Amino acid sequence: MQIRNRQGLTEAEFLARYDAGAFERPSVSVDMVLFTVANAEPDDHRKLPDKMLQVLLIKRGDHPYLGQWALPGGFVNINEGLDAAAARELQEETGIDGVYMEQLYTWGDVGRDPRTRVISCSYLSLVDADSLRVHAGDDAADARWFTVRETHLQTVRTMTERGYVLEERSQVTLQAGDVAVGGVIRVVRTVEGKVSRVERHIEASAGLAFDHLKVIDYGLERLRTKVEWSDIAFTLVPDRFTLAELRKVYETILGRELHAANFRRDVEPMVEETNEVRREGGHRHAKLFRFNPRWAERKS
Amino acid sequence: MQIRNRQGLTEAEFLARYDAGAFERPSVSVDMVLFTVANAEPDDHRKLPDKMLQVLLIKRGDHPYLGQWALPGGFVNINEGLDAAAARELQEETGIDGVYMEQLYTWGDVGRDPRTRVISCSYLSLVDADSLRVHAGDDAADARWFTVRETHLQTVRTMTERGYVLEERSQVTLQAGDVAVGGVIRVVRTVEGKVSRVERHIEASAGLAFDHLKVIDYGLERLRTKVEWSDIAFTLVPDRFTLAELRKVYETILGRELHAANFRRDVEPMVEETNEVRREGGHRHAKLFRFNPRWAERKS
DNA sequence: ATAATAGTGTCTTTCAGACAGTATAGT
DNA sequence: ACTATACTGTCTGAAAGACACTATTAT
Repeated sequence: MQIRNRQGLTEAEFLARYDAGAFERPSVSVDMVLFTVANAEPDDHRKLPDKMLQVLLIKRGDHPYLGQWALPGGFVNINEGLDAAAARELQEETGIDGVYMEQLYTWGDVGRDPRTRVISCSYLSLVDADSLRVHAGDDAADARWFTVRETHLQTVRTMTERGYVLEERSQVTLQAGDVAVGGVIRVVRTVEGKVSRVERHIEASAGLAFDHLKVIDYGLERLRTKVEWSDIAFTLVPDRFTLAELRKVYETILGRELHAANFRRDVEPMVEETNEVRREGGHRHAKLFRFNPRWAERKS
Repeated sequence: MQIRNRQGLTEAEFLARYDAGAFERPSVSVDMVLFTVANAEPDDHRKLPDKMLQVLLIKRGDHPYLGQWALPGGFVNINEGLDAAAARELQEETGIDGVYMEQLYTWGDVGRDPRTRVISCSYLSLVDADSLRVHAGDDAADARWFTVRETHLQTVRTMTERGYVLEERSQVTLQAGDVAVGGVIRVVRTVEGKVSRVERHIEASAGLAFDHLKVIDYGLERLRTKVEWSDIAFTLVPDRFTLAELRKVYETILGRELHAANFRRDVEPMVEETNEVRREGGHRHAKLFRFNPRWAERKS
């Protein structure tokens, strides 16, 4: 192209002289929020095991936040796409390979990393932990699944002239064996006239590196809204599953009980009956189902 | 903190020696997708004006893509948050100030910018163009609202062993007076077993810089899904509006007609009646409504 | 028998879509 | 009178929530 700019340069000349180092550039990293749903130890052998939501964290093997827990992640290489970087870092730090992740949010606050300006693109995934082997690698000293518990602490609604402000405070606790980390998150939803915005703040955080408590909390919120209209919950059950098992997964993510009869009716178009049954426990055997990939024609 | 890492350094020593330049870093930019809904010229003075969806583009004043049209945007400064960068760049390039934008997606393909590796965080907003004055500034040679038309070209559904692939091809045309830019977008939705993913490809693009056709197309999709459950459409009408006017806005964004009676019933909880009316046209006067900011208690 | 889960049928309420109609303005 | 829009009432069918009931297993 022979168009010249104000300095009289063609595009080729402009690009040849372009100095990417003229301005100070941030570093870009990826962070992966992997959730799974695991069985709790049953207190009664006749009962079905309860399920718990878990998130994968690694123990940092170097500064900053040495010894604290963080989401797996790392810097994006200069010749590598974001999705590729996420897949590579997950493999390097946790040994997990081949899971599908979707972009969650990009965190760019100044000062969120003590080393230098780091902008982090976070990814979200729901996986069946039983089908994965996790082992710490790279500069991770350890890698573990942490049980996620979120407790609502307080709701403050303030009316303003042109709307209202809703402040919600929650305690987020992450636990793996004897290790417990977490803190308090404050979510501020502002409705002013016609625009509404959401902000998230860390009020307290112990044992968790960077702003990762915020990232995990946002991932939780996205997970809950997404599980209602999409089929992501199926990535949490093995190939063959009972409807009660699938329902427990939904209940764990949503944090409330679902009516078995209605649940059955609602997921019916998404599953196929097999002629296998699971024989276990002191009760009627459960039919095994599988996901029906021909289930289609949805909005998105 | 006095914990030492493998090299025997404390956190303070580590940070003092940290060399952010040891690895080549990408540049980070923000791009803003601003949509509005504008009146078309009425062909019949008794009829209500039709509405059109529009997107704001600037004409590039320098290489690369000199003279082509692009989303307003620019590089993030090293001491500036992402949201702040988006607000600043929008002000500098278009003169628009004080609009609320939400993060859309972060685009990080290698080679999406001929200058250097650029990762771009895109922002989405719906604004009432009548309440804004747009004027090109900075290195923008011009700034204009382009009417958006999307035409569906082709749908290909291929069954695979464990699911299916849905390929949709659409023509996206952006027009402002005598200027027309646009191209063809291919959206690939892959369902394989339990995971589904979406990819977007530019098959052809003329007159538009970078991968901005893809960004606009994704913004369109997000806009359409969001308008169904949120109140963003209200940012497109003035303070006082008639229900027909509001309905036209919804119809324009969704690209389909809505039943007036049902629409009235559905938006009723979100609006308040005023005792003013709009006197115009050869028909019964319309009551003016305003947004009811006390409308609350929704899912998210 | 009992406890526990698996699975079915159906009632009711809510909500979305469709349609039919009346009301009120300008020309 | 005619046309165009404003506005209201109601029917229908689908979907969501709640409940009652039967079936089957191990102990």
